[in-house]
Amino acid sequence: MADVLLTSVRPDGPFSLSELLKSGQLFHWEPMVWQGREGHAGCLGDSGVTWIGQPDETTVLIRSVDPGEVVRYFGLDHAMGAIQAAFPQGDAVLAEAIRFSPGLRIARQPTWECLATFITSSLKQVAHIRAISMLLRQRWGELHEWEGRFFRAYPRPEMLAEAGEDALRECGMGYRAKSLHRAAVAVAEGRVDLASLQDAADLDAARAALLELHGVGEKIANCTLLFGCGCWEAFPIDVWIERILRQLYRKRLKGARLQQWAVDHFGEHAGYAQQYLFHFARKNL
DNA sequence: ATGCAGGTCCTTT
DNA sequence: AAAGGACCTGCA
Repeated sequence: MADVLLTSVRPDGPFSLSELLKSGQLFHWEPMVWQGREGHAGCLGDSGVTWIGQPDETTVLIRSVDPGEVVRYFGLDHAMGAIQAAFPQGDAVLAEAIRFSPGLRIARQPTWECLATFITSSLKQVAHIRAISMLLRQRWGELHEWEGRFFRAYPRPEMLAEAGEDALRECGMGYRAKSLHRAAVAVAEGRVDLASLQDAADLDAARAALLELHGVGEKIANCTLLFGCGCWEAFPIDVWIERILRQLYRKRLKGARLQQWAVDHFGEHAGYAQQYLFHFARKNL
């Protein structure tokens, strides 16, 4: 750890760290000034504490034992030109949403952390999702010390399985404790193989595997695929997305039909489009 | 204080 | 298939 250096990265296309950290995908990054630089710090996977800052639009600074892992996590290597070229070109609403926050990315989180966090997110506001995440880390996450501060990794499924439903409930997640605990047990016992969902070629099969879990419906399954498995075609529909599709796209469809329309309309990177629309809807509708 | 928030499940039509 | 109600908690 002694010879960990600061790495400078130039993102492919527009990138905004602050927008990404506020976008409702990631919940545990903490502001931290390091060596006089503004930035954020947190645990990323098993690589200990990572620090990241963005001094200007085209420069991202990373302090990690594995900078490549950080690049993949924050999506700094995504070819935004090519991704947006695959969007429907006549879509003025999407174009406006992209103009509204061009620096957004789809981060790629560790799958379990992503799944578990979204299980605790149902019918919750971002601030509370964050509070639950931090409490879980505090109680069962691996401790890392860096520059005199303490950080916690997201608890492994084995830890939450062993903790039990009642202890999870004490972290303020209410009825979601049952779902989280059962998911932790299922993953710990190997009944669900999250590794097999990575970059899934068969999206429907991957989604079906996640839907087996109690407390995981279409929305959370799609969030897990999009934010935790690299499946950019997955299109989570929450109240905000439903609102923008109804108000600005004049779509009255519901559930599976709306889902199908969205994937047909937005194409192979529908999930990426979803993220721009979600952020736009949250700020403007 | 009553209502509501990034859903899901179970029951009834 | 589609609609209605219940479910924990915290905050306005």
